[in-house]
Amino acid sequence: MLEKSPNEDTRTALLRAATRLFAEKGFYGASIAAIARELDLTKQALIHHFGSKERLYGEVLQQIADELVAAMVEATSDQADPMAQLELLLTRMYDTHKTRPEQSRLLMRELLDNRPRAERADTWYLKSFLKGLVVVVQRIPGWQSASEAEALAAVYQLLGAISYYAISEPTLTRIFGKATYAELDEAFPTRLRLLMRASFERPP
Amino acid sequence: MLEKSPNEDTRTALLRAATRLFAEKGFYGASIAAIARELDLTKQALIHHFGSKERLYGEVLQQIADELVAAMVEATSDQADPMAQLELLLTRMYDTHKTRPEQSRLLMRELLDNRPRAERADTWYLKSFLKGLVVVVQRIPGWQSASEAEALAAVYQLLGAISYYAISEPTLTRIFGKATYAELDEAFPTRLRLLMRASFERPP
DNA sequence: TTTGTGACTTACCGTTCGGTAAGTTTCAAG
DNA sequence: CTTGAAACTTACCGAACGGTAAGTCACAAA
Repeated sequence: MLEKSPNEDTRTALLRAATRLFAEKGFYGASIAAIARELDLTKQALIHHFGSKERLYGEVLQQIADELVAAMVEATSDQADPMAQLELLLTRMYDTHKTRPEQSRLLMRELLDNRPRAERADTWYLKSFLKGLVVVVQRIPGWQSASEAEALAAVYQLLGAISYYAISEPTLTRIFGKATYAELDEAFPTRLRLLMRASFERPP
Repeated sequence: MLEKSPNEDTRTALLRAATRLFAEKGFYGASIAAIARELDLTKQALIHHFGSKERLYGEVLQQIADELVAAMVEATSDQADPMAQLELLLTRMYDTHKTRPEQSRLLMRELLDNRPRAERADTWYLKSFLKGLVVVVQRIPGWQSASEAEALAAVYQLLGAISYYAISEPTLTRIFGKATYAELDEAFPTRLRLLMRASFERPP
């Protein structure tokens, strides 16, 4: 049970609970009643705020997508060199998954589910983020003439390495034990940086 | 609706349908009635063959896990050089996702869901595959003294790059269009090979 | 010809699902 | 003091869920 902090209105708290539960159990696995119960409310309270489960889910995804874009904007303004921008962004994404693992999980679920769900709601939450990523790559020396597809291929592999690892913590700790996972967690960023450099120092 | 081919008994056909539907919609999203309906059967027929939904899901996962292990055994016997073994295995995994995309999707879902589901069924389908992968890495020149965690970190990033891309086709085609996706699909394996070499030519 | 057995079916069961309808309570503005 | 809206509640609804019980039917063995 979550406490409803005084400075945060119910709607925001519901959104936060929904993010956590959707990330953990998926759209079908998390019921609106269970989400509302986190705040000791009934599901009708949730309906009152969001209209429907589908709209609630949409807001959750939109929020995550916005955060991704914001992170990208921030990284590009914190650094001048495009290569450093990309490295900073990917490193931060890796860091984020430790503080907010729901983000990665939710995005992964959206990747898995958006085919069947798309028949109803056809919004592409990831679009601006991915398009932006491609632009950043195309500013890296040697990549100016790279096509959208070539740039995407390179960056998507790194994105995949990060995201996949981000959702694997429960499985990996169970299989390899806490100690090995801790060591893995330490080795990962170094290896990741190696991969980034190897990838972008060699244009297509 | 699927046709029940004459040489294939109902059980196998159900398993195949279940694999497809679980991959597409997840455990909660796919109902046993919907799976049975694919073969024009009732859900009770499915229960008759598998006992429960949970057991059916278990069999589906086990089958996929077995295929993964088989692919690894095959790759290690087709090649003598450990580096070539790994490259072959990862390349084949990339190829597999095109012919059987359900495999990647199902594994990703298991990665996402096994925390909540694990309270009930604690079988680690991926265990022997991942353990095997680590052993292969540790046979590569320069990696003999690498710890389990170091080897895992390196190979897991590549696994992530492949798996993440494998489940992204619907999203990527919708965002970037069919033409760009086709070009991306062409560029991907080359980039992947570059990443493999960069990763394993530099031990920790 | 009887007896079993595997492969199903129809008929249910209790539970949960998302959502609607119609309140009740709180509280601030007029 | 009244009005009205926001923020909820209880009481439902029909549909779908996983699963049980009790058959029906085909067919092979005894």
